[in-house]
Amino acid sequence: MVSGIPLFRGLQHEQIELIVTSMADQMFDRGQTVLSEGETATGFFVLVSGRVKIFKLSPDGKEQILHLVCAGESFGEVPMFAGGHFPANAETIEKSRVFFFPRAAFLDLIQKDPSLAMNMLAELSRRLRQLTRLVEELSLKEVPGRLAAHILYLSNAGGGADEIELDITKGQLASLLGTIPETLSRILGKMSSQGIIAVQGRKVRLLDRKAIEDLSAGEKFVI
Amino acid sequence: MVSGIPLFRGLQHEQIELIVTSMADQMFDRGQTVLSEGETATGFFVLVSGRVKIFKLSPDGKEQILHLVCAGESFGEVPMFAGGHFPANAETIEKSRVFFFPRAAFLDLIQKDPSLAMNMLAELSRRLRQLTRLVEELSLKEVPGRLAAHILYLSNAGGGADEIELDITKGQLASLLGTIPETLSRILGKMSSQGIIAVQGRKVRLLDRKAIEDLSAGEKFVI
DNA sequence: CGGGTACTTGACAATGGTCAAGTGTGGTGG
DNA sequence: CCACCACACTTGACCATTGTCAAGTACCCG
Repeated sequence: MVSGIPLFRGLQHEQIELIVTSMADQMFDRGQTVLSEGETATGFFVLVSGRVKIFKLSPDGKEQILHLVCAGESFGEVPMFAGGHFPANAETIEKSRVFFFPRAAFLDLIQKDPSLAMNMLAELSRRLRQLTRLVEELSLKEVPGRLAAHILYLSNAGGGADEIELDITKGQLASLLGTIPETLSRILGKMSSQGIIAVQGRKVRLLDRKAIEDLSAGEKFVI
Repeated sequence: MVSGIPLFRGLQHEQIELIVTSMADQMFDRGQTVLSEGETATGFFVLVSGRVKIFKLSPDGKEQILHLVCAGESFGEVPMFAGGHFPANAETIEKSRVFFFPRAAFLDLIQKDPSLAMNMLAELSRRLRQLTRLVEELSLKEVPGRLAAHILYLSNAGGGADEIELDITKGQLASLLGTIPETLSRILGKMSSQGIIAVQGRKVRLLDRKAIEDLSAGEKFVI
């Protein structure tokens, strides 16, 4: 199971053995907190099954999702290498199984095995790239553009299919796009009434891919 | 000179020698492009002296600064470990000297020297933490809050001094805060007229630190 | 001294957030 | 099996924040 985790690809069997002895196996119900911003980190996590959201909270309770963790991905590694405390919160949005790896044993291992270090560098780099895109969207695009980009992303992830399924609630999608459910609802409504998409529950059908691409590229959205 | 770069701290002399033979030394005037988004990366950079901005551009030319690189810092490492192309642009904002390290030689070295890998992991982690904060500010704070946070950051960086010096133009500060010069100018004006700060050119005097902290924490800004 | 850039200020428009009041809808317990 | 409750979502009216456009001022550098 551990050897199937992408982060540990290429490791020797004996080192997998070693890592297994130190780790902990945890179960979470939906909506439970895995880690909180500011906490001192004693290790990092790998999501085995389920779904976890990484997010920031404003003082008055607004939430910005930074990342949705999928099975096989790690999270909470940043304080292992810098700072010591978690920069954001993590909470399950489904019943989830999580492996916890204590800091010391892992740091020990990473210094011995270059492939583990390279895997971790690749993972952090992907994360940087993705956060860079999030900043770009928040700062340089309006909500319709962000939504269009997300729809295209889901479509591409599904092999370019014209019908996609939002895998989260619309409230969470709003939080991921840096807006609120009301605004998202309105924009989905407008896009529907213009014949760009058709929405039914969590299913979205792409009716005019060109128009969606234009929106994603910053084209103005006229009512 | 190379051994003074934080990223290379802890390396053996012979490995420093090795790295020096492969690197290139480049000079840039103010306002020159060091790398462009989407370009295929053949290596990464370390800023020796001067100043570099890392930024994203919207299709219609609006700019969002992601990071201001200081002397000694590296940039452009992400595609070394994931993706292959640069996720953003880099341009000098002062006359600058830059060392370029080709990909192959560096990857070779990093796999042999755990301390180099750890330094790089620490650097990427710091970057992630900082980008996370940028997302938080863009999404969860209004412009006065972001400005207040930046002023406090500069003050803390200067040992808690009550008089700080903006080390960039106000136009660039606007781009760093995810807004435009007009808006920044107005907000600086309001904060001045309320006696929270005093602005003179690039000098800002903190007159009411408590009020600035409140703003930074999300307190509403009443005119 | 001149020219370009940085910055400021004003009037205006629009994006998107707030508040409030619905309308489903799925799951649980009676 | 149905009723009800909680929660997700939608819709409307309103308004705050901030961006746009335009014009004018200050300032630095040659």
